[in-house]
Amino acid sequence: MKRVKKKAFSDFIARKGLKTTRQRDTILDFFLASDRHMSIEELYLKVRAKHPNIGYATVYRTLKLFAEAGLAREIQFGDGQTRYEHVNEGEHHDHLVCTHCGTIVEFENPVIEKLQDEVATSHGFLIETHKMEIYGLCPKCH
Amino acid sequence: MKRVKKKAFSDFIARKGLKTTRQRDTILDFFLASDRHMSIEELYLKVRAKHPNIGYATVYRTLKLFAEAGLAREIQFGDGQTRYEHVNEGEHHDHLVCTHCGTIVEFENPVIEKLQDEVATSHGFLIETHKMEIYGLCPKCH
DNA sequence: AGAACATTGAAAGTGATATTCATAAACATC
DNA sequence: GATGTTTATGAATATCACTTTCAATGTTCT
Repeated sequence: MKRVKKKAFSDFIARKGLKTTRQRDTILDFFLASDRHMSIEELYLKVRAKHPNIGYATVYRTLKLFAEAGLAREIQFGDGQTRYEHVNEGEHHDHLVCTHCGTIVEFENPVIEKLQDEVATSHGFLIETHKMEIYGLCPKCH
Repeated sequence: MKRVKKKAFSDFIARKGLKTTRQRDTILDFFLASDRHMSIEELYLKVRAKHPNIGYATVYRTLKLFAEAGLAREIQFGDGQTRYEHVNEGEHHDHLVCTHCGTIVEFENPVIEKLQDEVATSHGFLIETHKMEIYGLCPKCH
C-alpha cells in the first residue's frame, strides 16, 4: 500500500515536471505512517522531531501536493484546523467526531450514499462530493 | 415569523440582563430580511449601505448573540467563511452547495436522519448534531 | 438627572494559512 | 563530473477572517 502510494506520488511529480527531494520523501513517509487525520501542525511536529531542518512551509506545501496528487484530501471539522486524510482508491467514508475528546471514527454507509445521490438528482444537482459528519460523545466520553 | 423572532430576541436580551440598542434592532431587521445563509462580511456590507456608522465588530458580536439566542446557527462550508443561517423551531435541514456559483439549497430527508442515528448508535456514540453537505453543480451551472 | 453598567467602533491582536525571496538542490546536458 | 536551468526550501512576512481591547457613548434603574 505504501509502495503503491509512493509510486503514485513519484509518477505525479514526474508528470508535473517537479522534482524529487529529500524533504518530500521524508514528509511522505511520515504522512503514510501517521494516523488518518493530521493537521499541518501535527505532521510538522512529528517530522521536525526527527528532521529539525524541515520547515513548516515545506510541510504545508507538500501536503497540498499530496492532495493534488490524489493521495490526501483536505477536511474540516469546524475546529479551525484543516486536516488531511488518506485517500484510498474507491473508498468513501464519513465521520463520527467526538465533541469531547476529538476522536474521529470513520464509517461507510452505502444506503446513505445512495439517498444522497437521489437528493442531489431530485434537485437537479450534478453531484461532485459530499460530506457528512455526526458529532456527539464517543463511548469513552459518556 | 419576524415578529416572533424579534420577541424571542428581546426576551433573550432581557433574560441575560443585556440592553436593547438601535444597532441590535437594525442588525436583526437586516438579518431577518436576508437570504438564509449570510457571512458576517455580507451582512455587514448590507447593513453598512444604509447605516454607515455601524461597525463590523458590532455585526460580528450581534450575530454571535443571535446564535446564542437560538435565532441563528453558525455553519461552515469549507470556504473559510463562517455563515449564519436562520433557525426555525423544530426544523432540521442539510445543504446542497453549488461549487460553481455558491448557491445553497436546503433539503430535508428523514430517512437519512434516521440512518445517521443508527450509525451513531451502532458505534456507541451519543449523537449531538450532525451535518451533511452535498457539493456539485446546480441546474444553472451545468 | 445621576449612578451603574453594557455597548459601540476603531484599532490592535490572534491563529492558521499563504506567499515572498534569496539561497540551495535537482536534473538534463555537455 | 562540471555546468546551466529550473524548481524547492526555509525564514520571514503577509493575508485573511475572526476576536479582543479600550476609551467614549448609550441604556436602564432609581
